[in-house]
Amino acid sequence: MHIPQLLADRFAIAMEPLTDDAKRYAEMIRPSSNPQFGDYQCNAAMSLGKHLGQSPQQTAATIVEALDVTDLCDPPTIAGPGFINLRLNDEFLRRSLVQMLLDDRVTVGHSASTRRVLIDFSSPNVAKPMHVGHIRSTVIGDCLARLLRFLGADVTTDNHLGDWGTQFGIIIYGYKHFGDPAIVAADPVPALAQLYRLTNQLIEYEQAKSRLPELKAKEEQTDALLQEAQATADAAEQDAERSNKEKKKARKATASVQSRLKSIRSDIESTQQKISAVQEDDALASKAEAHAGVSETVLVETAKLHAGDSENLALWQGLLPHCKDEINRIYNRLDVHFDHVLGESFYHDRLAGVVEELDRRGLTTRSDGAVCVFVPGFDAPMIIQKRDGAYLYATTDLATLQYRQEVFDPTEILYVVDSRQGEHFEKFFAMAEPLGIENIHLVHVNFGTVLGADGKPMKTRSGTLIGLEGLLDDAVAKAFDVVCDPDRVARMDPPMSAAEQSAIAEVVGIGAIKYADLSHERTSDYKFDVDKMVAMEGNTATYVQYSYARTQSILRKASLRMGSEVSLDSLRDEADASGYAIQHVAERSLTVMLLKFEESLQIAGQHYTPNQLCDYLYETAKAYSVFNEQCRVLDNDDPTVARTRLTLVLLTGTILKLGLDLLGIDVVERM
RNA sequence: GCCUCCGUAGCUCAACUGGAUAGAGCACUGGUCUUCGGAACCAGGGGUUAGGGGUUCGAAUCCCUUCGGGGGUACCA
Repeated sequence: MHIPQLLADRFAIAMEPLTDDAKRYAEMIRPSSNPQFGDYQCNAAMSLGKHLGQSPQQTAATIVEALDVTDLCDPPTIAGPGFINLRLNDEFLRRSLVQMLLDDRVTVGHSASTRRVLIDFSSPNVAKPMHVGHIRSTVIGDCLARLLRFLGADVTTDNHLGDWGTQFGIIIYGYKHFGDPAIVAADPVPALAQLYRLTNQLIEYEQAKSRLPELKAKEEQTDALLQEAQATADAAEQDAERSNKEKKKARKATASVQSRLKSIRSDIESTQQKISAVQEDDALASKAEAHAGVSETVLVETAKLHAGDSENLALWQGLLPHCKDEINRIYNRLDVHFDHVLGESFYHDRLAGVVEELDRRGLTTRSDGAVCVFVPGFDAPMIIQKRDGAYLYATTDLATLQYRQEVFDPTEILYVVDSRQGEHFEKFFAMAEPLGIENIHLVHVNFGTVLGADGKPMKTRSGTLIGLEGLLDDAVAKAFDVVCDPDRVARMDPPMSAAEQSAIAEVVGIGAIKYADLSHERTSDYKFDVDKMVAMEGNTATYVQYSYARTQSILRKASLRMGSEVSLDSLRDEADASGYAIQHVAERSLTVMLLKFEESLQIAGQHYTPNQLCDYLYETAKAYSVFNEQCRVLDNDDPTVARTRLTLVLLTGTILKLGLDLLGIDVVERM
């Protein structure tokens, strides 16, 4: 049931005599901006009238004259500059309610489309512990997969794991020098994470030490520049000869140097932190001394792995499964699964071929010893092979694209990746066609950064990123406090076992984190606030889950009284529009919300915007709350009222559950 | 320097991609009800959509400009 589409079809017919573009104009149907105007509005008359050279009101009148929507709406009205307002009629609402009741998909269409969508998402580096930054790609990608699949697309998901890069050189180095095979064998995952952290800290220490003098010199230099700029600006300010424009320019130059100095200083600070973190710890300091040159050696270990060195390859093969176990544990907890997990290593032996092919097509340029592709419109080239012969991210991406075309033959590929890689994708997409890859719609589904409460990227005090697993545990613990509050639990009938409580906390905690991510506009940054996420009020998963639980509670009671299971089936038996009546305003609002389900799915699917689905579910839950407050469901003498209200409860429950499921969020029957 | 994104209520965020009087949630003030699950529901105050100019029937949204902030920018991914 896609009401704007139903209406658009009618409008297209009505506008046919006026324009060749009737179909396009007919798409201009939107939900009403204000309930007082009705349920939907058509905005076509304004621009069409303009195009026809007549007044929009007159055009609107002509359209309404020719429009046949008697089976859907009350007679349309014209308002303001030419809005056509539409209000769904009772008969239509009743009929639609019954239709939803009788349909497994609550009347959401399933287009037998030829869309074959490949979604590339999550893609963490396996050797490093996962952190907050990985949430967005994972959760958004998973949601899009569920959503597009439900709408009828043939979806393939692929986790392009970072399993072949420098991080593995780090792990190998760590294992060779600090690893205790017995400890690693006994409990590999934390042991490897520990080895990674230790080795990485030594590398950062070494790099920080070598960078510090350079930075300090730069600071001095910039400071001198600042004095100079300041003097110039002051002089300009005093000089009556100078124009305002010149003065402004001088001021601006000063400000620019100032901000540069500021960023150099913060760089110095974080560099010094890395140094002192090692120097203040005797054990670490002595390790750092013993392992001088670790940064270089790690690259050598990585290069050896890539060259097929038997020792490193064996280590890689032995350690990789443990790294995968680690991330799989988190994926299981998040209920995120992939059709394919083809990591970077999978494409390793194809990279040389990519460079050769680009060479053959005459697209490459050698610059400073590196193999580059200069993409029109960009200053910096796409480097596909380093001076030392190593391949890069871009090379792997191209090889992956070729492979995907051969094997999956998708009509579109979605890359669910951080906005900061926007430029990379622009270049990468621009190279597809010269490489002979056409007819695949390539989309960078970009997203913003997750920030801490201070508005900066989330870090712990020591400067490392916060681990994802700890975050999940934290959310679950907070969810437990909120949902399993002793006073609350005491009212439960039947009582809630400890096991049930912790199961609820897990569902609510995980749901809260996912929903917080999905409910924010995708491309903007958002602040991470666990307390707000698990709150039972506001636009949160908890509120929606709670609303669902309330529907189930009423249905349980209803089935007890009726002595039979209240299900779609029992209501279906007597489903007939004449047995329904939508009288109360709260019943009507809820019904209209339920009918908008498909609309919200289509919008979210079309723009890859899960937040629009979240908004819908929240609005629906709110409409249900009002209904629940004002309309008694049980103990109605009038069978028509009873049937209508029970159906509304049932459908609300179905839609909230289904909607959350498409977001990848679970529900519980009571909470 | 160049490119790019952003600036909306005290705070956190929306605004269906140009539509009517810019909406929610926190917080604040007041109210409802002997709870079909009260951590509920209702009402109220709070806005020059950073500033200025332009485009048009109509702008938070598009263009120009000023101010402020983030990100990217040749061998990391």
